[in-house]
Amino acid sequence: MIEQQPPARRPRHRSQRQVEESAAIKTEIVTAAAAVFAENGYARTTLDAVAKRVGLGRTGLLHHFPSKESLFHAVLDREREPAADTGATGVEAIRELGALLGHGTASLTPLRLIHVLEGEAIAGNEAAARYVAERLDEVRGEIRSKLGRGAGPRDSDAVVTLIAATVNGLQKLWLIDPDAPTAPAFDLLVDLLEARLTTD
Amino acid sequence: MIEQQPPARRPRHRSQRQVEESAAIKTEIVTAAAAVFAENGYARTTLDAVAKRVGLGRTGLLHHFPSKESLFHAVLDREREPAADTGATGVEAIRELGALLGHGTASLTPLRLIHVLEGEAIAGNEAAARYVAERLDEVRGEIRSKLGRGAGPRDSDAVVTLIAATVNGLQKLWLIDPDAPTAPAFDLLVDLLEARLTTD
DNA sequence: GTCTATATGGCGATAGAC
DNA sequence: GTCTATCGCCATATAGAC
Repeated sequence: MIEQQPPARRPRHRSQRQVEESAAIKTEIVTAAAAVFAENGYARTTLDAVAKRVGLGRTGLLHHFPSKESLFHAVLDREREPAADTGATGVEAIRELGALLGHGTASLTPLRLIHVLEGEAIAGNEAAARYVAERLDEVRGEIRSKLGRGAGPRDSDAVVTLIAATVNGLQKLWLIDPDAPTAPAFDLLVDLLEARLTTD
Repeated sequence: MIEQQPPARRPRHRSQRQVEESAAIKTEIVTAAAAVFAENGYARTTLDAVAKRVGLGRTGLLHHFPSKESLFHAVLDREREPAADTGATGVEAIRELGALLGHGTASLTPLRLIHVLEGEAIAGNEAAARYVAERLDEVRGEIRSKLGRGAGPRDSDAVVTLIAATVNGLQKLWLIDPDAPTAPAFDLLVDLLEARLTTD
């Protein structure tokens, strides 16, 4: 790297078009990989299965991601969508978390992936453990900030932990038994919290 | 070791002692397998790892359990300990569920195994899915019966679901982050439920 | 201890875009 | 012609089963 860095313009080797196509197919691969990991877990996922889903051979896939682990990391890196902030405050903001329970079928794959990853984390998958720990901190911070804008309870740590764990538990329950009344259960929790926070 | 085989008189069927020893080692194997499955999940668990833990070779292990799956099923079949019934009623009985949160280090392996199995179930492991579904029914029934002996709320399905999901979520949270205030969170839930059930 | 199945990962070759 | 994307083939490793 002695030559002056990317000076003025240096297309030279790869055209803009190539770069875009490469990025596009990488995105496609990561999307497919996320689905396959969600359906089978890490260990049981084969590169062939992922490649087939995007219409590639195994080697074609390995050109973009040199190893299974690198692909896994790419999936993890992309799986961080900051939840939309509706601006609601206090308990009402918490009530909106009910939307995360999974009843929107569109969100099935990412939800499944998260819970599979949490299982992998408990089973000793280091990369999954790191991702899960980071995500847990984000979720708790989010809940805390939502709560903080409304009535501020004293035992906020317990409240945050209770909400985070309950949402997660209800999500998992729904994945295992879609007929379970998870929405009423969450509504009940919010009602209970509301009664507590407003009488304080 | 050329000595005549067991010709002289061969117990013919299998002595009582042999049967007992076989049962004992099988128990030992299942215990070891449960630990290894809990630490690594199903796919990443090797028969060698299980065999080594009980001081056997892979062949020796396969003599008692002809396949990895048969061993897995044996682990699942044994993993059903009817929780002790203390005779408490209503909310107090629920409060006792806090003991299931995992802070007793002795219960780390079974707790971890359960959550790993739930992850496997979501990831499409059929045997794990069956076990998890059955266990979920047991847990819900248990909570329902505990609650039923005390004050009987109208929305009992939601209450049962809420309790089951929260305990499970807190357990998982504790496995991922042992520093999380899971006990206070559970106490908070019980307090909230108590207030609701007593004012009804 | 051996056999077999399967999965990862690398090497070489080919087709196509600029 | 050079670089990229893809494929076919193989070498290695590892696990399950007998």
